[in-house]
Formats: sequence, C-alpha cells, structure tokens
Amino acid sequence: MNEANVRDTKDKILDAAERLFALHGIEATSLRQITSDAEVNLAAVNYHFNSKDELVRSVYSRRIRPMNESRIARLQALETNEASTLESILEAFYEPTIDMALSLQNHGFTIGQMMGRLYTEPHGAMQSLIVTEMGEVARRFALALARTLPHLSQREVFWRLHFTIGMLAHTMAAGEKLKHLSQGLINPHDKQEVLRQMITYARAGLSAPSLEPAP
Amino acid sequence: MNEANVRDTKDKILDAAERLFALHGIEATSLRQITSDAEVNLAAVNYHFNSKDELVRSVYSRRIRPMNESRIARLQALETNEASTLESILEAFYEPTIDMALSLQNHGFTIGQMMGRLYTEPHGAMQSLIVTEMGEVARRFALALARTLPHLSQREVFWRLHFTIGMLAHTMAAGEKLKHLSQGLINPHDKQEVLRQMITYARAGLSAPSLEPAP
DNA sequence: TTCACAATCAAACAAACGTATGAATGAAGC
DNA sequence: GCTTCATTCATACGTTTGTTTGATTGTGAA
Repeated sequence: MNEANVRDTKDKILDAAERLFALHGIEATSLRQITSDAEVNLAAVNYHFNSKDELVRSVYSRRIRPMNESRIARLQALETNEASTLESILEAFYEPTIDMALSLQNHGFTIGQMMGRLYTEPHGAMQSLIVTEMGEVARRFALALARTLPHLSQREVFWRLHFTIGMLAHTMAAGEKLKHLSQGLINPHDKQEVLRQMITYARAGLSAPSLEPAP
Repeated sequence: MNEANVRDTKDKILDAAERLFALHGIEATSLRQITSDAEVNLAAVNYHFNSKDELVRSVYSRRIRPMNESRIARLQALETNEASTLESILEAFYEPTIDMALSLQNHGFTIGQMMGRLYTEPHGAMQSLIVTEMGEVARRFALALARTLPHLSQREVFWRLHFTIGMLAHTMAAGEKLKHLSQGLINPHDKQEVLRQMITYARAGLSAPSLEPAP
C-alpha cells in the first residue's frame, strides 16, 4: 500500500487517540475505542506504534514538538534583535500553546485539556516527555528571564518561571471550569483575551521585587 | 465487630487508595492493589464504599473538606476583624493546602500530587467534587478579592483568581519537577519558602493595573 | 504476468478488571 | 449458652484489557 494511505491510517489513529485522551484520559481510553473511532483495525495500533505506550508518546510529541520549535524560534528572534522585553518573552512562551489549542478547534478546546495534563498525568511516558521535550525550553526561558530580571536570584527565577508555566497549564486544563465559575462571563476560547490576561498577571508576578538581600 | 475496627479498615483502605492514586492515578490503580497494600480483603471496598467511584469521592473529600473549612474560617476571621489585606487573603487560601500536603509527609509530597490533579483528572467523580466542594470557596474568595481590588472588573477578578489557583495546583502537582529543573537548588517541601514565593508572585499579579477603561 | 512485501484483517490469547455471592467469624445483648 | 448481626473471607462471575497470530489483501517493481 502506498505512503499516503499509511499516513492516513497513522494520522487517523493519532487524531482519535488525541481526542479520546483529552476527553477521558490515557488510562481510561482503550485501544478498541481508539481504533473504532478511527475506523481502522485493532491490530493497526501495534503494527504502526508497537505499543500503547509508544502511541501515547507519539500523540503528545506530535503537538509538543512544533509548539516548542516555535517558542525557541521566537525567543531567538527576540535575542538577535535585542528586543527581549518581559512582555515579548511571555508572548513567545504563551502564544504557541494557545495557538495550538485553538487552531485545532474542530474539537473545541480539547487538545488544550490533554496538553494541560502534561505535568499531572501519572503515566510513565509523561515523565520522559517532560524531560526530553520541555527541558531545553524551560532552561532557555529561565536564562532569558534572568537577563531581563537581573534583580532576582537564580532561585527566584526558577520559582517564578514555575508559576508562569502553572498558569498556562491550569488555563489549558481547567479553562472550561473558569467559564462555569464566572457564569459565562468569561470566554476561555478568545485568544486575545486569554493572552492579554495571562501576560498581565505573569508580567506583574515576575517583576515583583526580590525578597532576598542584594549581594 | 466494634466501631474502632471498622474505622481501622475503612481508614486503611482510604490511606492505601490515597497513596496509590497519588502515585499512579485513579484509573491505573486497581482495587486489588489497594486492598493488598491496605492488608484487607478485596471485598471490603465494595462492602464499605459500595463502588470504586464512591471510594474515589471519599478519598478526595476526606482531605478537601477540612482544608476548605479552614480556608473559610480564616477568611471569615479576616473579614470580621476588618483585617483583609491582599496578602492575608492569599495566605488564607494557600496555607491550608500546603499544610495538608506537608503535614502528612510520612509519604512525602504525595498527597499534594493527588490534590494537584483535582482539576485535571478526567475521572467523572472529579467534576462533581469540584462543583460541590470547591464552588463556594471559589465564590467567597472571588468576593474577598473584588473588595480588596476595587480597580478590577468582575471579569478580571475571575481571571486572576483562576491564575492564583493554577499556581497552587501546579505547585502541588509538579513541585518535584521544579526541584529537578533547578538541579536541586529549590526545595519544594520548605513550607515557608513555598508560601513566600507564591504569595509574592500572586500578590503582584493580582495587583496589576486594570486593562479596562474606568467606568 | 509474476513476484515481493507492506498493510489490513478476523480471531484468539492470557491476564487483569470491578463486582457479587454465600459461608465463616466473632463480639454484644439477652 | 444462645442468638443476632456487622464484618471478613475465599472464590467465582462476566467483561474488558493490551498484545499476538497467521491468513488475506492490494499495490508497485521486475
């Protein structure tokens, strides 16, 4: 069978798995649900991905990789143009994720929910994904923040980057709950609104005075 | 059999379930693992809790309830003494969770990880737990914040409360990863340190100027 | 037309799952 | 001493799980 059809099958599996992982979680999703949704044979998963574990890894890295490439490209562009303001760094960090979550909005905010679970899923595959796919990005943004916020100690930079990531993860995972809590006042799918609110909060949080005595 | 032994069995199940849910997640934890760890008979779960679903609910609400009672008591104390500063409100919100996660540190930060997954677990029981156990707390803190930050619109208060919660959830869920990222520089089990860093960031984020034109 | 081989398929595998059953146990009340 | 009843126990039930197998299909190269 030709290459195009293989891609079709693999992609159909990835799409269905992504959707179901987002809705019900990894463990609660069976290969039979996935292959039934994707309209492919059950054995196709093990044929193309070897195991459920590797399917999980593929589902996540298919989205994480281009997202992080965009982050790094944007950060690099800022640095070569010497235009790294705190706001622009935050935009470079936040926007690729929000774009990704909203651009594939044929299934709504679904992928965001899956993405937001990246740090909390106890599934073994996640631990290695965080290290291999997110490690470099985190370190590079930590450096960029440290340069822009020279009044902070290294420890404070790490803490505040951690909170900055947490805001994004929680918004991806629980954005719908915010809509409910605010009784519909907030639309978590409005990209510009989400970005504006996040950057405002994070910029202020990151810029807060240092708690440590100057050296 | 007497009351004390029943409590023993129920608590042994709850303790084991809590530990395993934190380590591997709800779906990946079987009743056989739980009862084997708790050293009780397999049928004891369905005898005492009717189903795995109700066990899940019991495991979570056993920790959430006293935590939220403490939050509301502290907020009420601030309001009757007219002593609600932004910092004291944040302390009233954050400290009960951190206390809970660290006081039961016979298994380290484990319960925190389970708690941090409250908003991301796709398990059906979570949705109702968030509404019933967290709804009132969120609304009361939203009101308190709105009073202390009169320059913000209602929408902005909800957004910023959402971020403030996200910081906590992510710290509970991924605190260990922060230790790893910072190469051991940060100790996420140091209560005073965690609290100080969180309140500093959140206070600044919440106090940021409004983005909306004054009415 | 024949061959080779990647891809798909139905079917089966052992293992593990949540739940239910009915008998055994043992302390409390009469 | 006998009965009562909540609890514990070993065992079994019917499903569902991820994975494997061997046959079947269909396309592109020789």
